[in-house]
Amino acid sequence: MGARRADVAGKVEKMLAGVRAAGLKLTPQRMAIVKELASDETHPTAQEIFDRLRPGLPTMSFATVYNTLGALSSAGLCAALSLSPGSGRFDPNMTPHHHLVCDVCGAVRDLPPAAPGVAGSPDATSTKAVAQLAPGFELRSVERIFRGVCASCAKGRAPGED
Amino acid sequence: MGARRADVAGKVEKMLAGVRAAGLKLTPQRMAIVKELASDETHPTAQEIFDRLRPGLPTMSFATVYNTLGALSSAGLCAALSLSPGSGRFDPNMTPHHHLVCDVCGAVRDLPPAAPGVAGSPDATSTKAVAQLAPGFELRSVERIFRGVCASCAKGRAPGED
DNA sequence: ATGAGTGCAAATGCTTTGCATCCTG
DNA sequence: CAGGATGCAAAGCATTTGCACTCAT
Repeated sequence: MGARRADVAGKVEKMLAGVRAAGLKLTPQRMAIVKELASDETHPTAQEIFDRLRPGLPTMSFATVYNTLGALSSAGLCAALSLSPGSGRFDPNMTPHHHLVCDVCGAVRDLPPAAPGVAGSPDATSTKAVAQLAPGFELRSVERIFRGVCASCAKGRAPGED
Repeated sequence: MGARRADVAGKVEKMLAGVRAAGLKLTPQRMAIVKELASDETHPTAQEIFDRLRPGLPTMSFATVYNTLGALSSAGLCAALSLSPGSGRFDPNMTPHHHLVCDVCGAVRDLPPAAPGVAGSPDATSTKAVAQLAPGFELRSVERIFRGVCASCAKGRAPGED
């Protein structure tokens, strides 16, 4: 656990360095949020981070947490995940397939499994990896999300734009 | 496009059959929702379905759409996706990795790529598949979500439970 | 006939926003 | 010192809920 502690410190400093590199100001609130996020592997929600930090920074507002998390992910220092159940979109296709998501317009389309092992059900490699790395986990399905820019959006924008 | 029309009709009937098989009542609203959903490959939101159906069923309420979509996904007739950007959780780990999500408690943990080609960046097979099936799509990243039941949740429940 | 399903509207929860003030760089 | 960041509170959405009524089975 000593080595782990060093790891965590490194992650925190790396993210703090990233914050400075991105030209973002280093306020006490941001330092606290970065410390909390960088040392947390449970993928916390904004609410969770706020709840944990509030005791130490009683004046910090919710908006600041969102603002900072947004700034961090815009700067490429953390990722915003969408893993919650029932978040908005419904798919009538119950056969194994993947999803192609356009980062620009948000369009979602199905991508049929084009090669053996590219299906929605767990393949041997995945199953083995999960068994090794998360013993006891009952793997039920594997979902792949291909993110990028769809043809229409790519046409309408200069290459390299964000 | 004629063959396509037949496909769609088949999908609708299959889903309607599923509704009956699940013991759900077949109301006009549900028929409309099923028709709309089963013939739509754009992964619509509840809002979108409501908007499209409202002209034809002016009395239908929003709650019914949610209720029906929820019933359909509970019955295994459609899937509820979480693909929207910035939906709640944040991940400090920017190296390629996957996510293990427990369907029961919602816990999320990282899964490091354990084998070559199991990384977060597009592999050859995926790239090829996308290029073929969605010409013009600029693939940027591939995300894998492993869903199942975590060790703690598996212990606390009888196997096969839902 | 009976109870699941519906419609309406209000409640809930999460996230964003506006603006005056504060503090980092 | 200037402009970005904060705090507060209210607005904005999407989704859920309660209850009386209706309709599919």
